Amino acid sequence: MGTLFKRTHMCGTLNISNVGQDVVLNGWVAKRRNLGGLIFVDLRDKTGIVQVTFDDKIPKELFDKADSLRSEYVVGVKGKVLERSAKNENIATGEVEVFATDLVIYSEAETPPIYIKDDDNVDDNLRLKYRYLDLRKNKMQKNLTFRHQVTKLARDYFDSCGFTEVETPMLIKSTPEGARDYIVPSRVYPGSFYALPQSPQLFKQLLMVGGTDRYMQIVKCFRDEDLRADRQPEFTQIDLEMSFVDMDDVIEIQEGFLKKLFSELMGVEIKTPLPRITWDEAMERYGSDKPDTRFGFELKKLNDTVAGCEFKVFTDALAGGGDVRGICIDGGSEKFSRKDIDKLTEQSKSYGAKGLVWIRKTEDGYNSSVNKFFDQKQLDRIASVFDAKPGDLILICSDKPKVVFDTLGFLRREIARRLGLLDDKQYNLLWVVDFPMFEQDEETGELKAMHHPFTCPKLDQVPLLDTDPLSVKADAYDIVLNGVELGGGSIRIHDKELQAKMFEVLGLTKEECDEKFGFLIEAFKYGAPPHGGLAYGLDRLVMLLLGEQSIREVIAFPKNQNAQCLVSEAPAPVDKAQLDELGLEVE
RNA sequence: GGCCUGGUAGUUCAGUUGGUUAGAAUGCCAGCCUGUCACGCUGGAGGUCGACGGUUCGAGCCCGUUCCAGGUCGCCA
Repeated sequence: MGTLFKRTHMCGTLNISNVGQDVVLNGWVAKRRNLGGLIFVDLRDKTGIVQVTFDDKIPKELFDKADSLRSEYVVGVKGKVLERSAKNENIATGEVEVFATDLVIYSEAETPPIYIKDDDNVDDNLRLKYRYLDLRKNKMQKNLTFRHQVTKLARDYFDSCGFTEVETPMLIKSTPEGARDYIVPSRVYPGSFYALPQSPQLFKQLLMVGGTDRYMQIVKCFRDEDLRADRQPEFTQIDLEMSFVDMDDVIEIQEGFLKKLFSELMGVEIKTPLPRITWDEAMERYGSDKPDTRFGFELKKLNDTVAGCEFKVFTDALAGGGDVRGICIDGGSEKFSRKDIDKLTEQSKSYGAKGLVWIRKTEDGYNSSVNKFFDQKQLDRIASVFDAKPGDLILICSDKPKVVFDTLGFLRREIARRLGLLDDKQYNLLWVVDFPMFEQDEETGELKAMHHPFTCPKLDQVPLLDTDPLSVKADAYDIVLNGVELGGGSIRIHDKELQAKMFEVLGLTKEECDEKFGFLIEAFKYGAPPHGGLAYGLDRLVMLLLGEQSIREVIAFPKNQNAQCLVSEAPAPVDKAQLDELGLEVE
């Protein structure tokens, strides 16, 4: 006890050039292979694994100690690097081994409940409960290191562009628009609460009013909503805001960042300027505001083509203000059986679709689910919209526009996935611009801001705020990578009159505005620069670049699907005394 | 809250039409083994089949309820 072998090298870095050197290593026992008079120990640290060898020429006491080693013991080893007689091409250090001359056991370890292997397939809950073991995996350490490289590059790049990293508060006022807040009780003001920020939005705008000019922050944000593979209740943004800029300025700076990021960390040269597509076009062509452009199957509108047809499902949809749209899968007839289509139809129902119409173009005509309602000529017209060839499969959905877009947007992606068209080595970045300012709440019919209420509408469309607000587009933009929203932002309103107008259109009373955002409106009275910005979802960005399927793979201590931290067992009850002090009670 | 998938050894899984003592691999323990690297060989320990209830002579398997997990829709300005 108490002995510490001062480390000279990291395990994974040893190679043929170290041969002959005396080295000292510290790490975990990844594997022990005892051949009787010869013991091999794979020693692991964050850099990788190296083989340590003990033979019976060393003192018996030392050999016995080596024999007592078990998985995950923490040890120090002194020894000499030798070239191996039998090399292992599968590991980076496979040309060498360390012939041990001394060994210290820092910690023994119980048999771990999960394997420390990159390709294990263990239950997520176990991984999260024993996250400190999970993190020992080479892959997890690589992921954390890569994430560090991304944040370092971001800080360096934005620093070089004149940005200042500023910390904004974590205990702020609750503004329950949008996502649900995590709230924190105040001891000093019993019955009052802080909220944890969903984003530093208002504070970064205040920084612009405060003359910071260019702000960035790598910052935790909190949203008390249900989780997904790419959604955690606490997540990290690369948050940015700039003064005296328009949309092109913001985009240019970001493209510089993305170019550098892909070049230096992925070895991929991306062409800038990146493609831009309007929100309207994205919906029309891809049925999504975050289109994956790695494959085709673009949507086509069939409203005119099928107008006046005898198929009631279509005519009812059109009469109700809905759309009829479809996609065409090249050679899809062969690849998708009737059963496959039924399955796709079933999956489509969760997007609100009541059904799908399918049409197979054959050499001599059509085979379809609507043969009764359409004659050859009508089917020809539909097929010609898609330039369909024999062997192609057309899928059509009719409903409210949102349902049609959601369904077909899902189908394109799902079909591409099944056909293996999602090339994870291809990085299709694009900007989606000109988002609608508002959307209508399905249930209440009320307007709500699609982005947030500080987003600047297209200035030439401001008069429409009174007459046709749903048609108003905003100076808002998202950066999309392979069908995933990496980040989004907007030019903000800096004019207090326009901001007041925006709140009015959203149906907020003056009192509500003052209550919720009074400090921002107040600030705008004292000279606000034109400003705008953007925020990236860091977790998603890192996940995509690493090719991971879940952001949990790039977060050291993520929550499970029920928002629990399985390591610390949060959330948990607190003492009555703590509650009393806060003036709170729990039944 | 809805839908889908799953829950059997420490771990990953198999388990036929409901039928004797629930299996495999791996891990673990012991012994043997000097060039292994998924070391090998021999032996051994290890199970509330998520829980509760029901049907049955008999339930891992069928039925009901429920809990848990993952995915997804809603939700996420």
